[in-house]
Amino acid sequence: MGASLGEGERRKTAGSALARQQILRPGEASGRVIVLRQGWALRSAITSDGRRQVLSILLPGDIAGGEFLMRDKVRVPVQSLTPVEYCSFDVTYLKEIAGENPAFIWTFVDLCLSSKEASEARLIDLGRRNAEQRLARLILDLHRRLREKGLSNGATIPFPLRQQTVADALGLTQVHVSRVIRSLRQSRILQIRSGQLTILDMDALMATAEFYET
Amino acid sequence: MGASLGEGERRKTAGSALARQQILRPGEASGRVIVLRQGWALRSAITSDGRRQVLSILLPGDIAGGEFLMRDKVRVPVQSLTPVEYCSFDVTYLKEIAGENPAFIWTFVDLCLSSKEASEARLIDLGRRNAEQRLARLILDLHRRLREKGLSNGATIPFPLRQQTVADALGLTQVHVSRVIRSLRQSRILQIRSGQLTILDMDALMATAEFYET
DNA sequence: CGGTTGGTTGATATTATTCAATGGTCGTGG
DNA sequence: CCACGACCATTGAATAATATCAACCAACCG
Repeated sequence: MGASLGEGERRKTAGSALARQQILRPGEASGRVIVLRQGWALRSAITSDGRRQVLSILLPGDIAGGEFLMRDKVRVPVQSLTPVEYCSFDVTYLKEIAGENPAFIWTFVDLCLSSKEASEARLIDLGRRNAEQRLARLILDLHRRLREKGLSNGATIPFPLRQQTVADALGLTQVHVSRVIRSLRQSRILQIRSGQLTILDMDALMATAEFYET
Repeated sequence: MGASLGEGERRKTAGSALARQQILRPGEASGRVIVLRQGWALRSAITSDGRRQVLSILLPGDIAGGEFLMRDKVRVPVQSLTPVEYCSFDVTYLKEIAGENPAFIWTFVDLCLSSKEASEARLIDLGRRNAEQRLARLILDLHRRLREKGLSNGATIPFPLRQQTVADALGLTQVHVSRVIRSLRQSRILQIRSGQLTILDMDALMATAEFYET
């Protein structure tokens, strides 16, 4: 390890936060890339009239603050949704590694492409799908990601999202999200109870997500 | 330069296409990154029920097919909107350059971050802004980009987009786009004539884009 | 000409929002 | 244990935003 690294330059540090804390503040120039280890977090933007749009939901293993690789400040705030644990890496350290091992940089290109694909998928949802389809696709997306990370085995996933958060992710109001959830609940497609979401009828959910004939 | 490169491996080639041609087909594995030189193009997705969502509008200098850097196939089709000229680079050649000059890779990270920021900005529009705001922001975005590229000096920009295309970009219907344009025209904010769009009242357009109190 | 493409308009329907009231749950302090 | 406040969800009624359907118009092009 380096003999003398300043306080803000430690190569790798661990951190944690309670629920609803700002992990990255807009304008912040910490130059540290964060990897979430435990818990859920949100990247979200606020419009000038005070409405919120959730840009991405971060699960354990996901990265925040990757902008620091090419930007000196972060634009989009990141906040914890549940209590979180994370570690953070100094961006100059990461670039050092990349300098020694150029293939490492391609990892960033890959990560960046993946998150771009994800936000474009969400763009299609908001532009061209109705509320029921958007919700179904959000749930299927979370289900898939949690399974890939080994954080869910069957049809039940942790679901710490409030209806307002879902609304902010899907471009809807909380009231309407409540109604859409009710509709899916009454159709015996899913169930939400005590922070857990259970998919009762996966086929129907996928049908809803894919294409819902009015 | 290399003595024997196969037909599909030429390091750099030039190309052109008429309007409304597919430049990149989904599933295509050409492994060639395209730089648009002249004309406008679209990256757009089609939903299973046949609706279209424009993901980005490409202007001269913009890049298509950057996915080939990390993916073997392209997912999103790219089509010309006007007649276009472009050149394309073999991705293995680009990686070769990057191997010799690692700093070059960071350019890709930067490009990728920029396009991600752009699609997230659009996401906020579709999720949290009304039709009038979305249109105003689209126009201001095009105006800014064209100015930066030296393709427009004053308040007039080329505007080869059909109303249906605008609708597909903004998540609206063509009919509604027609009405919103009428509203902006009647307010003497802008004017569209023979493929040119003129911003008559920039302040009002910016006010509309930023925040429109109902 | 006649066909095609793109834009406009009106009438109506659907979807989602807004506003407002109500009830549940949970933690905290008396 | 209860009362209270904070937060979240549910519901109804009224309204606003946008879509749908269908007709028509204008420009352009062969």
